[in-house]
Amino acid sequence: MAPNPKAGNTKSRILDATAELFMRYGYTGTGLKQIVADANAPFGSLYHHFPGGKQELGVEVIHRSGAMYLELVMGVVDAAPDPVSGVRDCFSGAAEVLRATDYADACPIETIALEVASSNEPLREATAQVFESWIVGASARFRAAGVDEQTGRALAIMLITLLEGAFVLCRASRTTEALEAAGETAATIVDAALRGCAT
Amino acid sequence: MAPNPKAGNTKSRILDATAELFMRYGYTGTGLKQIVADANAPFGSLYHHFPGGKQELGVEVIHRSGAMYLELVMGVVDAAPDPVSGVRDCFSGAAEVLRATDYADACPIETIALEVASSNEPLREATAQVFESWIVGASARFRAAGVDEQTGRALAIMLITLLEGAFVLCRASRTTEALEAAGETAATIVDAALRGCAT
DNA sequence: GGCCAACTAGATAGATCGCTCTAGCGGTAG
DNA sequence: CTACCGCTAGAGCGATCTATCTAGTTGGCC
Repeated sequence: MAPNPKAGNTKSRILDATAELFMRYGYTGTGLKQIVADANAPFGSLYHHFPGGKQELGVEVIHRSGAMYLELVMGVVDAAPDPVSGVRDCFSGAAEVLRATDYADACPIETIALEVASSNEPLREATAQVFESWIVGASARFRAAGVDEQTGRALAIMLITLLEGAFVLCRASRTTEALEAAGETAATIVDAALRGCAT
Repeated sequence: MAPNPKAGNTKSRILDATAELFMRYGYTGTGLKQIVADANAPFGSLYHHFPGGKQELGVEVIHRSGAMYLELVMGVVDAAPDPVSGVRDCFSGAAEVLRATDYADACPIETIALEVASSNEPLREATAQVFESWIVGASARFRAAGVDEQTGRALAIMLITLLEGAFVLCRASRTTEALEAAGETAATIVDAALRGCAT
């Protein structure tokens, strides 16, 4: 199946390096030269694995990072004793990561989403698909907890909105004040929704 | 005082064009050539008015756009009969603008803030100052309405967080779903804070 | 061994980037 | 009128960007 045992190694190194660079410097702010340098990959390999160039690489990174981030967050939620503290853990965990990485590692696709929203339709579509998958994933959990469909979806959107919005303020100010406030609000509205359906 | 009656005209045209381009395509995504083209200004004028180049222009645009946006939002709030409906008007107004501009005109500095947070310290500082001025401006209003200092600041941060977060989702998805949900949540938490202090 | 496909490796093209430079225009002052 | 100054005007610089192109290497299969 794998003609070359090293096959896929270079490709995934490129994807990893690209994901990190995009998260920190954005799509237009990241050069292909820098990507192959960080990935320890030759320039030619990039266009071998991604014939569509930077845009194809971008689409793949968006989907991959989006899926990984969803998995990460769901893991945190599942590890918590209840949904409310699970949500709280997500926000405090995000704050911790932010502090530990000098306020660089926040949402892997937020910066790209804003950059390409009005300039690159394929990439915009990819970011929209990722956000929608997060909304669907989160609202499925709420539905399982007894929240009705509409409320669950609105709740999921609010959590993502709070997280993304807080990331902007935190990265700009180099504090975690907004994430802490957002975590409180998130816990409050989730608690209210769960109590509302438990009646 | 003004040796040339046209003085300042070109400069403000450059600033206006830059503000719009930065809002839509970001800092790195906007070229100086495109700026002077959109501003109908000669290239030389750009470096005459902004000797510091793109970075100096960026700092000035961030502060200018930040102040204008604060004024705009405060105007909407002041026109409303009460704080809660004022907040609601802000979110629905933002949604309307977004739809009218093909999901291009959202927050004038959000995209820049994320782009430069880890790559350009002077610009990052400028975005942080703007956000802080918004927080201070909004919390002053809440303080005037009887909310205590700490609650007012947290409330202001949450409103900005909700607005910025919703902008990300709305521009990516080309819908105003997130802004509508965020507007509801914003109205709810403002109402709760006002009721809390009115007791 | 010989062969093919997958992959690595990097030089290089063509366009665009931010930025610098000099020349010229128009109004004011002496 | 001449001298000066704020500003306009755009050609052009070196650097960097994305993308292409050719050559070399590797490993499995007949």
